[in-house]
Amino acid sequence: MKPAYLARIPAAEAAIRATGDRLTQPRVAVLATLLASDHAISHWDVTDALAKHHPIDRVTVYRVLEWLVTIGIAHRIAGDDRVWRFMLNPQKNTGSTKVHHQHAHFTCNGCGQTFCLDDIPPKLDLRLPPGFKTVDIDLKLRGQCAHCAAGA
Amino acid sequence: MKPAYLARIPAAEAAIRATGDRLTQPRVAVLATLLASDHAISHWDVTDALAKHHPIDRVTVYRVLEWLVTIGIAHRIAGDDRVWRFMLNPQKNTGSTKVHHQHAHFTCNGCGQTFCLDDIPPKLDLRLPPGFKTVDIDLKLRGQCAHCAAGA
DNA sequence: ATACATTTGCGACTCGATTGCAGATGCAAC
DNA sequence: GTTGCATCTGCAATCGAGTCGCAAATGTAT
Repeated sequence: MKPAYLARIPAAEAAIRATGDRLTQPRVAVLATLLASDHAISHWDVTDALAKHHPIDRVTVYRVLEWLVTIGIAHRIAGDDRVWRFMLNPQKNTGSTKVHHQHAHFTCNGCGQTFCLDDIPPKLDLRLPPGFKTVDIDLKLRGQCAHCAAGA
Repeated sequence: MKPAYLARIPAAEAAIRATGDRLTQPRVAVLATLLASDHAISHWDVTDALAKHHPIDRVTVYRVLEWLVTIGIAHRIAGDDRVWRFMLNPQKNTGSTKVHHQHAHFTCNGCGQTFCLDDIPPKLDLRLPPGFKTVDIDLKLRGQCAHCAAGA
């Protein structure tokens, strides 16, 4: 069976071309891998996935991932194992310069996969100490995903 | 001026004795340091704070911190800089074997300190995908603490 | 086709965290 | 108290994710 990311290569190329930045093989391959994943993946996951057909140096994967984050296509999540995981941003950058970054992640204790939950409640009625100002909210859940909850 | 943790040594000793585990100098010193802090601190913060009067090996600090976590006295937070930070748990382990771990942290973009917010809303009306089961909630906020918001 | 800036790949490196082991320390039994 | 033994501490070595510098390769504009 062919790797899932191969089907995403055209979409990845289009997305990169749209940024106006250089269209390179590593960028296409990494972005295609992200496009093919429904959960957050580590740089190592990317390197592994591409090893067969598009071998890319570790460092390049880091750099491409970082580039994707800085241009706003992806975001990264700090895992409990001190490893960054990456995932595409939801497609709704409607021009607002400063997006109020706010989303939730779910990590499964069974399979270890991290999923991105887009619709989180806007009303987080938090009692902050007086004077504190929130800029950024990151909600992390742990538990069992549908598959693992059913299997175990 | 004397370090703040010195005043906490008796309390630390009492707490450790209550666990039934061994009462050692490093454990007392590290726990006293945590008792004296109102925000989450790194292992390095602990080592630094104790360097003058109770020099302790880095590794021992790691191990004591880990021990405090496993016996349920403290918890640790994964920072964005891949550094663990530690903080005491709120005092309400009323015998329940499995505490539903659920709390919020606030990291200040100005001074970098991480604070622990104990009262988080019990009703996090999250729309999880069907079949997902949540065990653990970790809410991370970033922004400005009262001091930095006023100062800048 | 050519020129030039950007990107890639490789190696070396940083630094927080972990592991192995010998020696020190706390606790309990005499 | 002193002794015995399990546990803990300190040191050195090691691990591993992520970063840096630089020469060679690649993409894009002319």
